[in-house]
Amino acid sequence: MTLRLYNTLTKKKEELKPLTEGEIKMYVCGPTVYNYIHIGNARVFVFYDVVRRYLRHLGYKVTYVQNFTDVDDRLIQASKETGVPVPEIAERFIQAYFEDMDALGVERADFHPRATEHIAEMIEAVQVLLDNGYAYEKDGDVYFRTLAKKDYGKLSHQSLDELKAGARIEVNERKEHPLDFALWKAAKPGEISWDTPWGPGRPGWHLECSAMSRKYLGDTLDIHAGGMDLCFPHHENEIAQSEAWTGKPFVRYWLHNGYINMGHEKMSKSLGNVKLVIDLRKEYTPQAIRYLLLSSHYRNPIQFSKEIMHQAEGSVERIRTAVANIKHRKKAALEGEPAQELTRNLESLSEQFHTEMNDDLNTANAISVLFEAVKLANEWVAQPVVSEGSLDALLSWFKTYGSQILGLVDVETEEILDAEVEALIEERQQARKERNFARADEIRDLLSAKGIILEDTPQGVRWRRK
RNA sequence: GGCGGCAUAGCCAAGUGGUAAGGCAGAGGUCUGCAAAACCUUUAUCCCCGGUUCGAAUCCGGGUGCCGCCUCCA
Repeated sequence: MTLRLYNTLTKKKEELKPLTEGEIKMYVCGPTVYNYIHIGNARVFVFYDVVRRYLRHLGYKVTYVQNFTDVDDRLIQASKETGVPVPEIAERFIQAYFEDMDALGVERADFHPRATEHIAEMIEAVQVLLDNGYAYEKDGDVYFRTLAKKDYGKLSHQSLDELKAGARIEVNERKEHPLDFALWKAAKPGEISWDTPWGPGRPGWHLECSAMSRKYLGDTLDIHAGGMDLCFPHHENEIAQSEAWTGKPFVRYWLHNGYINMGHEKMSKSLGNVKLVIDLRKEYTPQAIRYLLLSSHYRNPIQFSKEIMHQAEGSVERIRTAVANIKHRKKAALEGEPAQELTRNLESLSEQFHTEMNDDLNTANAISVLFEAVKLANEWVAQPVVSEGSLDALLSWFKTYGSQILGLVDVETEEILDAEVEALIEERQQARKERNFARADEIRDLLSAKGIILEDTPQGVRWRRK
């Protein structure tokens, strides 16, 4: 069973065959750090984080690179408006990015290169492209000559003529062709800039990904991913520059994920419906946010709404409760090996999980396998006799698939109660024994108000946090 | 104008030829001192029309509706 991925380049699901056996070189377009990231950005980072975790689970050595665009028009604009220098704005939102991602359980990339720290590499690329005829300089700007790249348009599957016909491109007299794009932009007075043989300026947006991916991953990457909107022109332009620069294929598998919509509207600044992660974190659990982002196939759009988030909370609650109940059940379990029947069932679920993920990363179906495991766990927990080994096998399954790959449940953290609460629970147990149900219910309500739910089971009282 | 996607139960969402996964919500039941959690049962012929086929949510044609890209954009 091998992993098949839908490749935008070929419009087909293809078996993943890495350039180097057992290794995956993966690059994901990161944020432009002029603001906090929104839920749409988060979909990219959470989903490809899961992809990376899954590849690692399959045994690949994954090198994962995600850039920060820390100089561009929007940063310069923000700097002009606020008077804060570009590097300070960038630094602030890079830190904010990490805080958001830590909260959502997104792991750090192996490299988080910043555009401004790779100016030399970009200048080198521009120089090569100027020398080999794929670029031209005009008034301090340097443009890529798209007509020179015969297969331009191969990613978005449109010819230069088709693109040109529908183009709503700003008139720019300096360009030879409307679809030529800036590799380097001459600095306007007062703007942040770097010196080059063709005058002071700053890199064009597309160039950084070509330069940085090459530095950390080499000429040819296995996987390059990002949002669907990046397909054209950003990724198309990256291909053009990189291949014109190195003469080698740039990327083997291109992955593009869908949007998040607000109701039936696209989320956009102009509509004023952008949901920032930093705000959503105050309202929803990280697991529910991840659940939303993984609950439909990555190439499909996701609707965001309060109701859907409420449903997501309910769904992760079911998983969390199941894991908590397994742990509680261990206290009254007998020593022993896992039951064979359970082992077989869990192996079957693992296999199903792999089948779903191997079919173009179908996290929606992988989650449904997780729920089958929940049901299985609940059945075993309810049995009068169960071995510690069986419960550990269940916990181990949830740790691998629910936690390490999907990141939807925390299996490791052991929660503890303070002495006061422990005493109340003990008092309630005594009251129940004496059939003083009024006092028992009073204590249960009291703890409920504190966010602690008590449940009486044949194996004694169990508790969990709301 | 060009390119592309989507339409499945109250809601979310899988499913690309063999008689509709999973989750949330709802109803009934079991268990419980009562609850909770859990388990069991229950809720859809897949936008419309036509075609191909023994057989289609799944393929083809037409229609309707929604959306994206072609410009900064996850």
